[in-house]
Amino acid sequence: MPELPEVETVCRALAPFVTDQTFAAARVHWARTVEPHDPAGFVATIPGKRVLSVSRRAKLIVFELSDDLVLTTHLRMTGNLRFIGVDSEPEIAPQQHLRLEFDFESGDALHFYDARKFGRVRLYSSAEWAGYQSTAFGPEPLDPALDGRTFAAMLQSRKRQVKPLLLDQTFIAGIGNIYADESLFKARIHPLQPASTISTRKARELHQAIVETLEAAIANHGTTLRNYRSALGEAGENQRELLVYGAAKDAPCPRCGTKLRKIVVGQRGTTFCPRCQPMR
DNA sequence: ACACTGCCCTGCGAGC
DNA sequence: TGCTCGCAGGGCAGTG
Repeated sequence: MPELPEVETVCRALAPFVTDQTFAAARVHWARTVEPHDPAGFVATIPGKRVLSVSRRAKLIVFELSDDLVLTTHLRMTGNLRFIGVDSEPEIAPQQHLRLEFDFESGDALHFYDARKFGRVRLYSSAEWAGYQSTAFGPEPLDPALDGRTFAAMLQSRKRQVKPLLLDQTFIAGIGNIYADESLFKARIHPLQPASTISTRKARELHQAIVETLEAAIANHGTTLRNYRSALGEAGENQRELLVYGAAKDAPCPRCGTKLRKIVVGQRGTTFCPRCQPMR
């Protein structure tokens, strides 16, 4: 599923193609994709709006539009935002699950596909967006301002189990199930370890693991396990780097050979090594 | 502040 | 081969 590296990859692919383009029309094929907007109102707002920039915040793709508007896309589990050039071959577009489409005045198009219909596309005023994003999301893990010392202090001030905390977007933005498991494994921290009991040294190791894991995944254009594709339809390559996430049942730890354990944490499948990641 | 449940959804793989 | 069924899970609302 798309997490920070996948969303970043989509943004980077999309930006050169859609920046400075002006929307001509939008069509909604699944009303809940634009929830809580009324589809007719959403569609009526789009024509004439120009894309000023494309960026990422947490797991959201953020289109800054003219007239002080912001359009955001959350891919959730199976969303796929696809750029369809006016000259591209028809088969570049997936044949199924088209939920929302935008036309540009140039004849290019932007399609939103989503098999499971969890993805959401929303409009905000610039002011609304600024307020929302500052309360809904914690710091960006790759922001240089978030150093190891700051991260350690953040962790140690919370009593929750560390994995649910990493998945909490108000605590830190953009980490999902894959990169949480990978980072905890690299830092050798048990997913259920109460955050406040993690030493400063271990917290710094976790910060380092998160940064390295996310940066490597971005360099590999994201992890494609099943559905994820970039805005140009390309699969990522980071799946071959995964150490524990999605490991087969009874698979050995890649570090020590102990049988990996699979538990459920906060409704999510969690794979870890009981020997490398002991509860302290 | 935190834990827990249920909901939204459909494709896929396991099991029979 | 063809069927049923359980699982995958990010975010959110609701409850305790």
